Amino acid sequence: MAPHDSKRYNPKESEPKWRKAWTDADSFRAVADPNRPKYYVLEMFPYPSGRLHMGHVRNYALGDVIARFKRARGFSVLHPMGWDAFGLPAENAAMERGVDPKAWTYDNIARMRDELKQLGLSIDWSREFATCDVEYYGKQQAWFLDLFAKGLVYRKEGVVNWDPVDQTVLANEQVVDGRGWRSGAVVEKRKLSQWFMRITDYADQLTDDLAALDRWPDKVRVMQENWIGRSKGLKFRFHMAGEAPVSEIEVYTTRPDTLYGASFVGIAPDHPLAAEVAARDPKAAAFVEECRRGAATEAEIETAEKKGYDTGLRVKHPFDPSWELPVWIANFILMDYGTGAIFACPAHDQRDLDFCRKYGLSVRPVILPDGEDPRTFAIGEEAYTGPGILYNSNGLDGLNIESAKRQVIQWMETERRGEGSTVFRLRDWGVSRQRAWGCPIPVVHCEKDGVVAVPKDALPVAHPADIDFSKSGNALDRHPTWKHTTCPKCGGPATRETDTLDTFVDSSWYFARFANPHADEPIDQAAADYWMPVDQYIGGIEHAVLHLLYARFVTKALADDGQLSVREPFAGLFTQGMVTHETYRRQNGEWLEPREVEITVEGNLRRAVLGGTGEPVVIGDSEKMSKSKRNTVAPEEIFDVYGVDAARLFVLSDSPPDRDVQWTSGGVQGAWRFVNRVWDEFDSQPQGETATAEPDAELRRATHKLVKQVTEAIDTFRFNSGIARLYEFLNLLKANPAKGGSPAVLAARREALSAFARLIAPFTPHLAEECWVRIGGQGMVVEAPWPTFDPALTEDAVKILPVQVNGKRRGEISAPAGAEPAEVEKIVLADPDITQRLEGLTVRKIIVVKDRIVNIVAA
RNA sequence: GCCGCCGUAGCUCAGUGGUAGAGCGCAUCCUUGGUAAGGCUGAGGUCGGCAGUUCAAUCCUGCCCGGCGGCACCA
Repeated sequence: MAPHDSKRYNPKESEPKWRKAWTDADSFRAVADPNRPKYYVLEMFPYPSGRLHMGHVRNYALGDVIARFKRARGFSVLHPMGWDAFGLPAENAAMERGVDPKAWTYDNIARMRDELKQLGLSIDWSREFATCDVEYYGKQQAWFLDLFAKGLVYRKEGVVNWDPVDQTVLANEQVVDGRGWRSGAVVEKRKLSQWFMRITDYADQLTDDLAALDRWPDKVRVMQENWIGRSKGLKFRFHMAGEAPVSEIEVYTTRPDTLYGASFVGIAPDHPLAAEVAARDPKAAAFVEECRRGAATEAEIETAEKKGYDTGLRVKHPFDPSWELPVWIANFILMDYGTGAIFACPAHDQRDLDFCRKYGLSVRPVILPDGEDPRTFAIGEEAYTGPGILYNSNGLDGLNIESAKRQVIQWMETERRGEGSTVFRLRDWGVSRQRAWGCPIPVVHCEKDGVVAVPKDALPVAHPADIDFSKSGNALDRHPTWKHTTCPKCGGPATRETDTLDTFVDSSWYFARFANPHADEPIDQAAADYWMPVDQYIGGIEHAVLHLLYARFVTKALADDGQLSVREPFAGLFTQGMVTHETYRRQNGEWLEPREVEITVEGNLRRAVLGGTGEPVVIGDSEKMSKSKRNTVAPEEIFDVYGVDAARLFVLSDSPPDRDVQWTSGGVQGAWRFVNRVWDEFDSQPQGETATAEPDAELRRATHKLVKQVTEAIDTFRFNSGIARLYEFLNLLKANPAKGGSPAVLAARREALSAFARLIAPFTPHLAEECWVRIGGQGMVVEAPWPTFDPALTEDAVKILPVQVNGKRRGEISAPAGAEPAEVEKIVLADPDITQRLEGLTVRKIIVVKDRIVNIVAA
């Protein structure tokens, strides 16, 4: 009998020891072995802020569970790590503290690498790179020039989103509710020359291919679909009636069926025709100017009241040249969607109706809802947008909406007045950033030759070493010598492009670079053919229409350029929830850190006071951990007290991975207690004995059931359920202790503990190794195969069947597994408890569901 | 307004057309040489509401209520 003479489990000793053992054994090196199935696990790589937070712990622990699990199941696993290292924080630090952004960034990387390594992740660190490595962004410049040569990259002057705080341009996706996604500043409109990537060329594919991404959350697919915003409709021309500066106006509509309900034609304030009208009509000019001023920001456009100006111009209705429609300039029409001009059908479009009611324009319904009388159906203040039958529409009368659409489009095409057309909400991706700490755009501007690509053999275009960050604005542009160069074409004087690339460009191909991070070409095709696509990608939902859309686009563009074989980068996507914590505020509203607060519990009531003073503290909702609300918990402090495994276990155990997890000190203590109880069970098992008895059948069955459940839970991303099963099983082990256990129990425990050590390895890898050694396992757990189960043993030999009388539970019986209904009926009717219940009743029917339940219908 | 997700013990969440579960918290007791610890036992649930399908609904269907998220003058 093992005396309780050993020490408690000591993570401080154990955890670093095993991390060193894994490193020494090079356990996590990814090897492209053609004889084994591959599995590529990737978490969205971090920005090197220099500090690990709980969100990182959860993100990387989730990926590590998958990586370790797949490795144990015989896959050749790639699980790399890198740094999304360009971006503004480094420049801001340079401006505020006079440090060099490069040095600042690499310092942060060094610090964060140490912290990440402490997590015990099964990462192949030999593939690590940072996007600010010249080696990486030089290759990015190479493929950028390839796309430039193919016309997928271009420069144009246009109205762009300007972030006044970050002093740079933002892409549409990076403007949220009219504010910059990083800075939160209200975005302004500016006219600038900018570099764009032609993502709209791929709008159809980006939409169509979503359907095949069946291991992506529906939510993300819906968000991308909405963002791309494909709509099918008709573009056609209205001919002008009478004197006009133009002969026709082209409009776009998704409702060609409602053409007989048209009230007016509307054009955007910045439509070329509006400018022509304004040139001769001072009132029109004033209106256009008012629209322009009023619409300085995205947020204002959305809330603005509908306003219009009647130009006095008239167009002919395409179906009836004698029917004239007025042409209005309207502030709610967007120049950069469709053709910047519409026809309005107020009866069946709410915006048009609001406008027509305001200006007293006619409203003529042309779609009759089912069951309505055409003589009495009328439009009030609400447009009718539902299904129905055409009326008031001459030759279209009686058709349904779809047939009417088809017929009108066909007529327009035959008459050469218009054509069926697909329009997207998606805009080309603006990639210019007026910042120095980013990937330089590898072109020069020559007075003679214009924009000229830097020759490939002159890449990389690297940053100068001495950038002056003491003033705001683009430090690269201000540098005294860097931008002055010669034209590669004519040899004359030229200046370098001083805009750099959006950091989302950096992150839109890094996953492919990991296949071989030191290849001469941007992407090593042979290596990428083996590893790509990423089988499981893990990250936050906040990138649903940013990073994830850009990465899909770049993958397709590089595939079309012959640099990649896959057309989708991420076969599986998982979006994990956030780590939240309760918030605490003093009476004066000041936020308090969790450690400053003392919580007392009386019954089910929790109270908080400020430590030391006893001042009452308001306990607020659990919210995402943030510096501003001071509700953060530092991972290293948790590691120090409870160990890494307990921290990993807690963030994995308390919620399904796609939901938020609420960090509590009680929760992490619970995880810590589990770690200790697990160790106790292993520690109490006698060492060095061989099994002398047939293993206890019940414990054996429970073990096999556990292996099945945990395996399935990991396969389906229900890690918390898997861990719940492990908790339950530990209770069962406690009920079958080694101390004083029969030879049968000891023998069954042997099998149970061997499986258990391997089952906990993805969650608490260090503890698993320690346990494995304790029971005399071969080598290390990281090298051990995943436990298997015998399906026959996952079922109980004797089933307890609940017995219902008229649907209510009245007792239970035991029956052999698989017992036939007739046999079960006999057992039921022989049971005194049941027969007593049935006294005075006539049994009408007995329903036996094999191995599950019996229901007696009686009256 | 449209689309989606969620609602199960005090809290955070599993779960299933057929016996309602885990962790934490709470209560009682034991241990006081694992001790800023360990253990035993227990209480606590109209499974958001109403209706329907069914022998049987927490689970399926419909409607409603509440919470969260995304989209939203996109013609």
